[in-house]
Amino acid sequence: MEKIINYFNSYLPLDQSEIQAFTQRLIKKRIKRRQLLLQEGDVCTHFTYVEQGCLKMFGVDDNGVEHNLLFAAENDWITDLGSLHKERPSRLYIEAVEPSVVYQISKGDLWYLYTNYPKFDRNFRVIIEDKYIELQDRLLQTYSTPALERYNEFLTRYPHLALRLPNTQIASYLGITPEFLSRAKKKSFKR
Amino acid sequence: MEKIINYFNSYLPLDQSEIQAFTQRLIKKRIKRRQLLLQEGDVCTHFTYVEQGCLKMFGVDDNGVEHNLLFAAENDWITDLGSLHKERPSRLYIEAVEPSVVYQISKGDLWYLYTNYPKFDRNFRVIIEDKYIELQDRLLQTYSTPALERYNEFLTRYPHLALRLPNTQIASYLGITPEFLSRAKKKSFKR
DNA sequence: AAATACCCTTAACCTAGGTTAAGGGGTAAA
DNA sequence: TTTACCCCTTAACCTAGGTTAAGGGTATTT
Repeated sequence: MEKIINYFNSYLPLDQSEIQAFTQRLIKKRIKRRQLLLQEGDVCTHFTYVEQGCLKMFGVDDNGVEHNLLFAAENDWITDLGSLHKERPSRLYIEAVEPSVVYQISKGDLWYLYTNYPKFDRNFRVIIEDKYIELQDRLLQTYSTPALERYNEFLTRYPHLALRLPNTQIASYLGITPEFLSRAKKKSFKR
Repeated sequence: MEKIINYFNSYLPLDQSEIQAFTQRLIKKRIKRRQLLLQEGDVCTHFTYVEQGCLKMFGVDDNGVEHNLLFAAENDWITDLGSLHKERPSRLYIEAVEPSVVYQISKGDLWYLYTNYPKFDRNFRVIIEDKYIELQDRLLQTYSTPALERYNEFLTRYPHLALRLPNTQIASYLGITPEFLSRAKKKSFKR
């Protein structure tokens, strides 16, 4: 529980009453490997903070192929914002890649915090802005950079993820197949 | 000027003092077609609201090819958030696709509003969350849906843009070449 | 009213990355 | 301790989309 409070210290730190209001509303969950926190068709009702472990969010296309949208490891957030906001059935899955410990806050409780403690509006504005920047960068890379280069960038940018994720998961995140990744890596160090 | 105030009515509407503080800090600009508001190497210093017209933001890859990251028409915002936040030189361009009228607010002024009127934190949190949802959706589509289908989706999702943008701009936004778009469209209605 | 710059289309040829199939090694579950 | 499931790799073949080049039509500019 301390970890999540500490986490906010890199934004506007919470005071005693905010900590109180916040932690009161958190639900702790232990999740097994491969356990789902959200699946297609469900409405996403919670914001999830990862204290320990690693989760992924992905969509499945018409051919049944999974496309990883993001990973969340320690000190990161994961949720289907679209489904949460509009209270509509999600088209995404959230699944634990490793056994994990997470804290969840419900939409209602988060809304309560937003209206009663403006600091949460501020902190989550900044958090989401950073995520937006990251995502836009990734989109540009997808359009402008060949796959292997994107893979190498991933390794240097997310070393904590690169070490613990199988290549098949990273490939999906990059929008390529594991077979192609394998081939491209081989070709590259042959030169 | 009324338009931008009205715009906030779909979020938390501004009260008199907020309107006052806000409008005081806006700079109106008339922009010619093809005029640049930001170019690679510059630090992005302003948030830009489009009252009239249409702008685009794009990056240029190592081969000199442009990749459109987004369009902003009436009642929309455009800025390089990454450059604005970290005050680092941008790798992006913002250019008017049509003669436009915009209102700009500087980073400093916006920060002032954020700290003195929490409602701006709230409203911009919601605005950016919606943008994040949109962007994530687009990324998933890029990975999971063939080009022509993405094009058709674009037409139905952004009719106000589809009508005024040349296909070459839309193709760039979708991550394909105009030549391929042309070919794909022809093949589709041949069936 | 020219001149220029875009924009769209077609077509031939090319390549990054996908698909299918198979084998082998590692690791979690029974 | 098996069994089963991943995960990684290789290779042959395939396809969505890129590249280059060229022509004609429309807008802007001058």
